[in-house]
Amino acid sequence: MNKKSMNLKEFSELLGLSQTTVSRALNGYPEVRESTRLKVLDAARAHNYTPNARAKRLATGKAMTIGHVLPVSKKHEMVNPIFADFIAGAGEIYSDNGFDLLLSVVDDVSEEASYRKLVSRGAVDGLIVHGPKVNDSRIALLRELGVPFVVHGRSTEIDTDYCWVDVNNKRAFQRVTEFLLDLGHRRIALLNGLADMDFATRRGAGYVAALESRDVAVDPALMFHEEMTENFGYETARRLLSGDNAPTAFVASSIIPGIGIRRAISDAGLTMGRDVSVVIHDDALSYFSNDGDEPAFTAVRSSVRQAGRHVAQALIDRIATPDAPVHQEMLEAVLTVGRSTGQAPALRQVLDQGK
Amino acid sequence: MNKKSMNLKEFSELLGLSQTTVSRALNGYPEVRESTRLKVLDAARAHNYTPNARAKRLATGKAMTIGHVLPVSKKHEMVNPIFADFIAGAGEIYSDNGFDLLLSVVDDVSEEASYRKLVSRGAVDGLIVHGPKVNDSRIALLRELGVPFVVHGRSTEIDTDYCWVDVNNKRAFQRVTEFLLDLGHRRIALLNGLADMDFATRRGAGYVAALESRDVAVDPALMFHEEMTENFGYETARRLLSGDNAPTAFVASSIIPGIGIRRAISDAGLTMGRDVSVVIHDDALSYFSNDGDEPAFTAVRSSVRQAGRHVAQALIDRIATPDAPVHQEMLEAVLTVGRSTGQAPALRQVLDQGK
DNA sequence: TGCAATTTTCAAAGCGCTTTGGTAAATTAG
DNA sequence: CTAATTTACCAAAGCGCTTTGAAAATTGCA
Repeated sequence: MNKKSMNLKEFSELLGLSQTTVSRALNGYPEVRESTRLKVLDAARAHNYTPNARAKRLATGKAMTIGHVLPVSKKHEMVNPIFADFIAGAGEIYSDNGFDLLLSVVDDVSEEASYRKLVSRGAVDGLIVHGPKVNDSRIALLRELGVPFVVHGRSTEIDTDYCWVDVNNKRAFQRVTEFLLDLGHRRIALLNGLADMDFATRRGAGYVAALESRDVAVDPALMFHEEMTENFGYETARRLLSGDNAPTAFVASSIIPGIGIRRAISDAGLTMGRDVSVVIHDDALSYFSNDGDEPAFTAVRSSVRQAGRHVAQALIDRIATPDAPVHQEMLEAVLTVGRSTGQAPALRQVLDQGK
Repeated sequence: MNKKSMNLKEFSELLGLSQTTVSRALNGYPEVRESTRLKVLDAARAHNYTPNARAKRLATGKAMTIGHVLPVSKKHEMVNPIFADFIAGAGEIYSDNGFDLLLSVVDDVSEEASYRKLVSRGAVDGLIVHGPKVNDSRIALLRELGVPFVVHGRSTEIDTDYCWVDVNNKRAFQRVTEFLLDLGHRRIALLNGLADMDFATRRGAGYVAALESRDVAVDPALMFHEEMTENFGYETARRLLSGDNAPTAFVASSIIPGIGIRRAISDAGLTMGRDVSVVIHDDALSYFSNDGDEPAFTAVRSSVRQAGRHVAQALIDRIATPDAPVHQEMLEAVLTVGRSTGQAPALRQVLDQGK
């Protein structure tokens, strides 16, 4: 059954050529006649010969592997919901370039140790940093280890001299907040990601900047930082909507809490888009499409899968030419108006009276 | 910066020992004095020596790597939503056992080629089969290739002589359907996964078995097979609820279409759990927790992360002892009653009149 | 035709580990 | 106190590739 596969020695003897020539033929080196190369390639196909990856990696000194570390909080048992789509995008690029993707699932407290080990074992040629925190220590670590890496996102204060691909989070959240202000909303709740996440900081800054530019007071009681679950959206919105001085609009950092907010709104007997407005950041998760002529949610959208592709390509380029200038790329999110937003009730009242 | 790491030769010279002894000390072989072993281990820590994984793999002939193939449909750009949680579970086990996880993202049409290549390159010691279809050809392929593998799920007709870990899908769906029947529902819609998926077949069979055991006619117009998105749930429920002879209950194959159904119900001005009942299969996705004293949805729950752990362990065991009897494990889903179900309106009316 | 330049092929030396088949030292037995 | 084990270590031979340096075959040009 398990027909032990042929090795280069056997295969080249079969062809009556040396191992050198066969190896060169397979790897596209010029020192081999075109007719010989074709003969080799045909024979490889016919006899189902594939060079052994383990031997190849040792001989070349390259792992042809990119590492992704997926930290899983033992307490929350939470895994980043955008992870699957991001990795689907990155994986496409790896496949196209002959790289493997090594995924290391680790308890979040031993994340740094995991990076260290991957590098010192020589298991990877490069690493992706997911979900950077404010002043993330992994950046210094990886620089010290001297391994190529690209950050998906940025880390405040130190956004120079390392590669990153990020969405313009501040601008995106400033825009959606202004959009709500233009509709007459004044009490706008922000359901943000965990406070130590870099993206959450930038989004918060965009939200605050928008309010301040219109002289609307920033109310800390309307700003929330939590893991972006559906329940977070639901519980927070339920509480706010049933209290005094309820917000008329919500800004959510992901469609997932957005769905929870929607549930709370309808539980309260209200209508989203009329009584309460909601905007979200839409990562274009594949199973929650928020598109079409009139999407369910007004959103700033930026495909996380596309980000995955860009990050992967940037890393592959960096591995090829480690001395090239660092790749820093800012993606802009697109603001799309859906059915979840409308004029603030107070404004509508005023306008109606004016008739 | 990139202090090229030490190799065994240098490290053993530094210790004044042979490479053999150092290697044996590190790998826990008995032919080395305990005091020597400690010396070696200490020195390894002090000088930050880690054996090179590439060399180790070549020397041992083992990849110490498990392959997961993630097919991504180029048309739908869809990635299985349970994938992230499953892999988080499996990855825990791999980490604990010194295995790496190789994730191969491929266009769904070239999935088989991807398995072949991983095996013939010797990149993996074993493979996980995700999302088996009815009569899935990958099982025969992997058996032919002679590589250890475990299927997450099963494939109809051929559920003997290969390793699998599955949820008792038929029983779960039979139970929830009976549960709805007990509440007086007679028109029950089924929002199932794609028709060629094995799990969908089994769930459909459970649903049908329940109806037949109560002599309720099976209406094909109430059975749907699609990719399990939120929109699938929304559009299907919207259409059904606005038509004649609308169902009074829905069974959904995942919480995601369940959320869409909930949205359609509230859009229609109805109340879930009173006017329309909904039950779901709950994979316990980390960002959609459906737990607590009274979960939002009545559900049959089976943690996909737990399944990932079991599948991974089964594969590791199989790699260690390939001739052991095949591991076949059936997980049972737990039925938990939440707020999304209640008596069928018709039954309630009858009972109310009887008062 | 002859000799240098070029193209094509080859033998052998790594890559950094593990593992086999020893040997010297330490221990036990007689 | 010597012989027979056992223990603790070592030198060297792989693992299956790539790549270097050299040789053989082919080509170019006078």
